[in-house]
Amino acid sequence: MSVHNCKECQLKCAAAKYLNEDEYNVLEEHSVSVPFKKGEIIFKQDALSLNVAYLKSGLAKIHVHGPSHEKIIKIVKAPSYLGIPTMIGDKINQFSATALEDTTVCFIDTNLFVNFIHTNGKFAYELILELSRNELSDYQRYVSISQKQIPGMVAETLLCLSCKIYESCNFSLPISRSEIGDLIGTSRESVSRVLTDFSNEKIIEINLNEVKILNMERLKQINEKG
DNA sequence: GCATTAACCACAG
DNA sequence: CTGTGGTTAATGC
Repeated sequence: MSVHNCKECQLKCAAAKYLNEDEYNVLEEHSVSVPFKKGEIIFKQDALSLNVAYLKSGLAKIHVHGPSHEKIIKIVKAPSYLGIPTMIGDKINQFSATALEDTTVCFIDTNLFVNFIHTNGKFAYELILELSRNELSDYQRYVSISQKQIPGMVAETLLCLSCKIYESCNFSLPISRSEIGDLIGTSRESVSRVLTDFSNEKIIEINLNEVKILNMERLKQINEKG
């Protein structure tokens, strides 16, 4: 456990801004900050859900094991809550979270968290905002994966990593080809092929996991027309 | 039919 | 884990 001062924490979520002095003190007593290394499991599907997890820094994947394969639901960048739905909605985790790079996660006592929702309207409202945004972006992703062809979906993931996660045209893939397949619902082979196709067409440059987007416009075209 | 798309398999780095 | 090639099944023109 690291030094813990919730009020001074620069990484706290929008909702936590609305806590008062007393609430901060209680929060500090009922939460811990834990570092995770790349690849470590933050919490696991089917285990008992004991805490609300808040990703303070780093990157994580939310994933479930389906009937046949592993399915990655989404990649989450800090700062963000990791799975409010599974913490409050059920006693058993409905999915797993795994660190994709070195991360810090704050675990908060679920009962306390629920208390804040009951007693602090602004806190609750901010939380609902975040949940709503998540649901809307999930809807968009459902549409994408059900209607796009593979190049469109690979383009979408590259754009997402570039624009939303790394905010740069140059970045290093945080996940393997096989995991990209699990993310967009296709095979690792197809991902490989599309990636080399993109590279041959000079849309991206790729060696190992280093990606450089050369033709952003083209990539957006492929993303949109599927 | 023929072309396209993508999954599955296998084998080589 | 990745890249490639061959094969197969489904779909569309």
